[in-house]
Amino acid sequence: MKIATYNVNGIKARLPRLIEWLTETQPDVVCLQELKSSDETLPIKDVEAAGYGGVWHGQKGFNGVAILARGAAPVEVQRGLEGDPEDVQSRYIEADVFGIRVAGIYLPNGNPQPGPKFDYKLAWMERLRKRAQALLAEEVPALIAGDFNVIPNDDDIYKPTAMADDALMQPESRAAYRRLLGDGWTDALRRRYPAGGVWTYWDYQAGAWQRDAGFRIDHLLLSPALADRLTDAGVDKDHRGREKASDHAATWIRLHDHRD
DNA sequence: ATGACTAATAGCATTAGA
Repeated sequence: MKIATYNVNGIKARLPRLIEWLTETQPDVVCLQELKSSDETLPIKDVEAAGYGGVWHGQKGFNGVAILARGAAPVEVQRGLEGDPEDVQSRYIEADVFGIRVAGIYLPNGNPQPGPKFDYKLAWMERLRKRAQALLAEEVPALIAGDFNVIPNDDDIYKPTAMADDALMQPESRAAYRRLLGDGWTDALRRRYPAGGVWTYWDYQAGAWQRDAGFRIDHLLLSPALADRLTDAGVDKDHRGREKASDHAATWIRLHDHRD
């Protein structure tokens, strides 16, 4: 079974590329981020026509997450994180599909830092950690996948000094990410490529793609039961180089499963 | 240095992204 996370940077602008990627790579489960579309204008029928059921949590203009499943309908468990009743941003959705609890996240960017956006990011990470701890306590096979907006280590970026002052690699952001892992989650790409050097994002600006000036911020975290089933992981770089691509590439894992 | 790119919204520029 193949499970992927893909920040599409606007699902309406990306629709041909998204359908193309779904058709070519046939992932079984997909977490999407940055839909940038209200629920009313989401192209759900186009995705269904490509063979995918889904649960959707849109928002006009910004944010927005979804979980898709090939030939199946994910069963929604929760949307949004507890801990801040004022928070209306569409950044979290959780569903059961193929016997796995899937949490799709779009973690706040947090720039500029310091400031209220960075405070929101760190608070959001603690809210996520509480939910993640509850998932582990349930002992269901679980996965948290999405755009974490955290560069975990210096070898997860082409040049650490380039982003030294950015919210994505502040010590507080990294510490919060490490606390998640410390609770018992496995960073699948890190396990597959322990030496780092794997990128999932390349800025549109300054020829970052052509220079391979990227970094890794899209992650799939596995509960212990799923970590035992991990057989491979990677990044669909090819699609990042195509016309009208997202600035992120889809990032995926394979799990040992009857769907293999 | 707050730019370079891109998407969305409501335009004839701004916000947000990372």
